[in-house]
Amino acid sequence: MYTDLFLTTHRTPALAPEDVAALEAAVARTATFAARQIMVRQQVPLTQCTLLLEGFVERYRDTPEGRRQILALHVPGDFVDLHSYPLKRLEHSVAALTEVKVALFPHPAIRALTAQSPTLTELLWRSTLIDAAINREWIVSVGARSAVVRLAHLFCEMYVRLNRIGMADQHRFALPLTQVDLSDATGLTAVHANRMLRELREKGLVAFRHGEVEILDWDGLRSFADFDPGYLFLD
Amino acid sequence: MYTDLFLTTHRTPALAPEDVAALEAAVARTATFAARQIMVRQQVPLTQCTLLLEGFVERYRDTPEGRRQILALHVPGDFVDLHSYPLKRLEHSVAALTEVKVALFPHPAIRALTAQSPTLTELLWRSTLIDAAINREWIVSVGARSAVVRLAHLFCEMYVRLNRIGMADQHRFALPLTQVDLSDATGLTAVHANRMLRELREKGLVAFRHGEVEILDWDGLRSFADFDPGYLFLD
DNA sequence: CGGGGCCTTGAACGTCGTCAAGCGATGTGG
DNA sequence: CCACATCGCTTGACGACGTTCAAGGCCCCG
Repeated sequence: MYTDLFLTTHRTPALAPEDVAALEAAVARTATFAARQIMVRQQVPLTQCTLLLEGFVERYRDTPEGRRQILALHVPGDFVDLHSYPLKRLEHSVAALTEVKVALFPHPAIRALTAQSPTLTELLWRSTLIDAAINREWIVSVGARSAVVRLAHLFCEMYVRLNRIGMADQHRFALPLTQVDLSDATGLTAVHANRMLRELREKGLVAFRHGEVEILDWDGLRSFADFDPGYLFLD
Repeated sequence: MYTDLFLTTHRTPALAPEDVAALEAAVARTATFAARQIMVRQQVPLTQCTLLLEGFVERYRDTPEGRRQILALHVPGDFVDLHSYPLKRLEHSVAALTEVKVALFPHPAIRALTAQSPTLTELLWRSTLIDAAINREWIVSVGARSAVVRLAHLFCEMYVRLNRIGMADQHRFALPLTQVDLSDATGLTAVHANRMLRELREKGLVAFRHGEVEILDWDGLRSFADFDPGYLFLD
């Protein structure tokens, strides 16, 4: 089912079988995007929401000075722009990092779901708010953490999120980003990100090469990064 | 009515009169907090939501190294922790900046509202997502803007939000923060925030003194700060 | 009068950004 | 098949933005 992965990562509140069926039935169609393709442009009116089935997606903003800030990274099972349902347009853009497959939910179908089931509504709402909690954690990262720690924290977050959907094992996982992407996510320059990656490797905490992360010392990394997964609301 | 201010700043989607009445009726009671009092501690289970009626509120996180990051500022009419309804607990704390008056909505009452009206649900959901959009704008600020620009941007945002609820006139408004608070919101040290405030004053853009902001040149400030109010979803 | 917030300023330092060059891998067209 | 461009990564040198440490002023309040 299209919604399997989403439902395994979002179990609160518990859904009745008919809610699950209704959610699944709300999928209008699927679509694919090529790597690095823009999926949603900021400020364009939207009429459907995107559930990520396969591949990686980024949300980002470009600044007039030519800088680019990545606001969120999405993995399979994430409801990438469910927030476009109440907002109707987004103040940022969405792009595919890899080849991507998505399921599309028309806004009227989402509205029908909310009319039908308060429990399902709460689940969907909650999923958008977990994204918001991750946004806030990123504020803490860029606002209050040093460059190395920022990168370490990002690796921790992505490990937990990917591990949960079976996309990490033995503390290794694919993170199909360039060093430039990493620097755009953490508010650093590519040069400095590169140096900090070397430092993390030399410290024996984590190694990043060719879009792949290998965690060398999970406990050490977690404590070094000040990582507490509470903000991911894993329950 | 308790919800007047909230409803004037949240007009999309348009509510039926009975929805307005239902929302107003969902208020269980009001409460007051003294300045600098902690209103919600992180990770504590919550059973009600807080609508800010009077005063200023901050959401923040403390880091182990003793730094403090302000995640959001709230003005009257903001539904400060509506997101606690789907999340049940928060990953940050909430504190009063001034003496504060709030209206409290028990979670079961909110659930009843969502069961009753999809339109009202969309409005409430939307309001939490506008907060999330502001969170993302803050990511851009701390991640991609220089210190002076960050402060300028914050003043722009607060001016627009306060002006909308009649709490700013002639480009002057109360912003009851210390310079330390400003630095905690922008990810700077208090010393550097102080110097950047002087720079903004000397540039003739904006002056901040005694918790009061005076915008000296609104157009100049807006363009200097790269401020585009789209992320506030004012419509 | 003393103490404590809050603000202000100076001086020295360091993290991080900028500029620049070079490397290896990949891909493409002559 | 090789020349050449491109992309991503790496490293060095230098400079700047922002931090740290320190001291002093102002004002309110006990």
